[in-house]
This record gives sequence, C-alpha cells and structure tokens, in this order.
Amino acid sequence: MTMTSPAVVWFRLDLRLTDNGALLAAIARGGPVIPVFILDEVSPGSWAPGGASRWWLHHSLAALNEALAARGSALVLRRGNPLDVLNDVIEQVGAGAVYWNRCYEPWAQRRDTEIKAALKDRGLTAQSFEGHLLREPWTIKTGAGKPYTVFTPFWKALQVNGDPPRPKPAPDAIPSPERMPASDSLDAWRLLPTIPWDQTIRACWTPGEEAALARLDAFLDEALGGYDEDRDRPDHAGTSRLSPHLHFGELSPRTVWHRTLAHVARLGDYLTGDAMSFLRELAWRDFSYNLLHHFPDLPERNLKSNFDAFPWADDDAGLKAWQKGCTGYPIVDAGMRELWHTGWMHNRVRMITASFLIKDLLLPWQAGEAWFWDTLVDADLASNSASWQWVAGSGADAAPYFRIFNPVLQGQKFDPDGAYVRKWVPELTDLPDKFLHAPWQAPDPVLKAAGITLGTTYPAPIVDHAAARNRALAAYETIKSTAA
DNA sequence: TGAAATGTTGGGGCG
DNA sequence: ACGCCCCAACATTTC
Repeated sequence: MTMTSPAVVWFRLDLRLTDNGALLAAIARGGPVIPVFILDEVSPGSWAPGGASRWWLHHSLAALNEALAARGSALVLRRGNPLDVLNDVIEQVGAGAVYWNRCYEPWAQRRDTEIKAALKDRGLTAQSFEGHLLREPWTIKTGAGKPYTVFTPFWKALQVNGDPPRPKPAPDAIPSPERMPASDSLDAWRLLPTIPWDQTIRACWTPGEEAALARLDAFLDEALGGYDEDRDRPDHAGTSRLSPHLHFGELSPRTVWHRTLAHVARLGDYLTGDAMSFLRELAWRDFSYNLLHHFPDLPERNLKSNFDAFPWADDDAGLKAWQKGCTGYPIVDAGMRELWHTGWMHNRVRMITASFLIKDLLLPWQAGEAWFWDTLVDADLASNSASWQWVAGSGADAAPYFRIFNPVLQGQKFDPDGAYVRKWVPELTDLPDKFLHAPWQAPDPVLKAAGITLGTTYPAPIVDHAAARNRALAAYETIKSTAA
C-alpha cells in the first residue's frame, strides 16, 4: 500500500479544533498531521502583538497544545520567517500539503499569497480556508459592486443570503507521524511579562478554546436576555467578553452565530431582539475586516483625507495622563485603569475614553490606537483601527466630528450608581453619587468628608470639558470646507 | 452608538 | 377673572 504523505496545518489566528477547515482537510487527506504555529516577527508591515496580546497568545498556545495532545497530536512551535520554517518542517517530515485558515490583515494576506505561490511552485498542495469571519470580505458588495462603507446596509447584505455556514465539529482523533518535528519551548519565547504585571489579568481571563465555548454558553444563559440595553452598562456584566477569544480564533464567529440562534430556538422568541442586537455587534467585527480588506491603509491613514490637515495638539503630558487614568474625569480614568489592569475595557467606556483623547485632548487617534494595541488582550488590527477612525470621524460610517461625549453625562447615564467608577477609582469611593462623576463640583466639606483632596488624592480635571469642546469644534472647522 | 443651544408649549403663581 | 410672566418639560436645530 502507498502511504499518504504528511500534511502540515499552519495555525495562526485560529487556535481551535472546532470549525477548523484547514485541520479537517488535513485529516481528510488520510496521512499524518503536523500542527505548526510560527511566531512571525519578520514579515514586512506586520503589527507585532503588544504585551497583553503576547500574554494571551502564550496561554492560548498552551491550551491548544493540550487539546491536540488529548487527540494524540501535539503543537510544533517555531519562530522565524514563515516560509523558511514551513520549508524546514516539510523537508523534515516529507510533507505533501500545507493547509491554513485565512487571515485578513493586509500584511498577512501579502505574506500568505507569496507563500502559497512558493509552495505550489514546488509541487506541494497549499490550500487556505475560511472561518475567521462570518463571510469572506470580498463576497459582500453593494449593487454597484463597491465595498460597503456604511454599516446598516452592510448588515442587511450580510443577512440577505441566510445564515453564515454552520460550524464544523472538532475531530475526534488527529493522526500523528511516528516522530513530530522538533518544537521550540513555549516558555523560551518569553511571551509572558518578566515583571508580574499580569496578576490581575490572569484572574480575569482563561485563554483557550474550552474556556471560550464556556464563556459563550455562560453569556447566552446569563446575559443575552436584556443584552440590548445592558450592553451599554459597564457596571453590569452585560457584554459577552468574547472579543479576545474571537481575535485568536479560539472560537469562530460562525459558532457564536449558530449557538446564539439555537439558544433562542430553545428558550423562545422573546430573546430574538436581544439576539439580533448581539449578532449585529458580531457583524461589526466583519464590517471592520471588510473596511481593512478594501482600505488597507486603515490602520495608519485617515479614510477621509481631509483629516490629514487636522490641527492635532502636541500634548505628551495629556497623553500620559490619559494612559494612566489620571485625567480627573472619573469615567475616563475608570476605563483606562480597567484596561491597564485587566487587558480589556467595556465597549461603552472605550467610546468615552476614545472621545476624550481625540476631542478633549485633541490628540491624534493613532496615539490611542497604539496604546490600545499594546494593552488590550483583544487587540485586533481591523476592529481597533476601524473603531478609532469611527470615533475620530475620519473613518467609514463615522460618528460626526461634532458628536462629542460629555464624560460627566455619559458617566451619569451609564454608571448611575457609580459602581464602575468606585471599582476602578477607589479613591472616590466615599464621594456621594451626586458628585461622583464630577468631583470638582462637590463642595469642600463633601470632599473633605470623602477624604479627597483634588490635585493630591485624585487629579483635578486636566482640561475643562466645555472649553475643550469648543476647541475641538474650532479645530474641526478648519478642515470642514475640504470635506472629502 | 450626543450634547448644547434654541424654540415651543402649557401649567400655575400672581398682580 | 384674566392676562402676564416664569419656567419646567419637551421638541427642534445646531454644532
């Protein structure tokens, strides 16, 4: 009999066994399967993962290796130029095929296109699969054949052909070669921080596919009912917190979609409204990837070119205060501290803090994008850049520039009892609700009774919001006449 | 997936 | 009683 040559499965942002087309194709081929993850720090244009993402990646790889081991396989870890690494592995095991699931960052697509061509040139099978998105970005076009730049029609178009494909089940067993190629030690990659800043992050998150599926089910059971309103409340556990799992592909969006629908079918139509709100948020992720696919400059350049002339401020002290959560605006500081301590921030608060950086401090959105990239465990090139441009008003379907959040009103509206602020800005704990979102308005005796000295125990506001708002509107006025 | 300024309305106090 | 004014409350527009 003839032996089928081994197949390499190149894992990237798909650290899962469920709904993994590349893995199933490799198994279906009939020969041994070599799962490989390559730490790619060399491909041109790549956005190197930040500290929080590296932490997550470490644990997610460990979890994937365990899941593979439970099915008789193992994950081969390598670092370097992906094509060189693949060639080396192919040679060692005599592989005849390489399979992977697609990534959609422009730099990754350039890399993958070159690699696929190089492998095919050598007579190897090289095949890529979908699964990181609900639909492939190039399949959703307007009637005129152009990419959507407004979310609502995109959302309609995404649904018009019915549900996205059903997720494929995880394989029961994965055939291995007699000897796996040598693997790096995960610890030696030093993805974990050398100073233990990750203690709180560790307490908040469990990376890996098993935890991701458990998180999805817990969300559906506990928070889908009422999601439409509760998702805006940072003081409630009203959001899914699936973003890092989705980013690393521990969970496919198609799994999220179909499990959500199944949950509604099981429990009743009263959940349909909330479920559609949730799936709509999931579709924002696809929308961001569509924008990134069609506008590959999205992470660096204003989508609306008139913003190239925007008179941004040069305010390093302001940027530092924002990063550290010391702006003197409680809801902003709470968000920035939640980010620093947990690697994550509630979506409503992301909008508030982003608006503050861009409009109150007049700092370029790229400065916020870079900070979020480094500190978020869910840092995702598409979502991060699309969302920052959305807040700035320079992007697609963007918030009008003059839509400026008032951090006091936002705090009062979405954290009415101050539970969120008190959790992350404990020095304000004893301030009465009435003044919690605007401590500078509290009379001296009230501040004193709460043990607060503005400027000492908690910062005085670093800008006056009303004045900052006028400054931002004036700045916007200077580029308005040239609106793209 | 705002906020502030401006406009309108209607109830009630009061001369 | 009546009109005038004040000002919430709500609506519209403007940024």
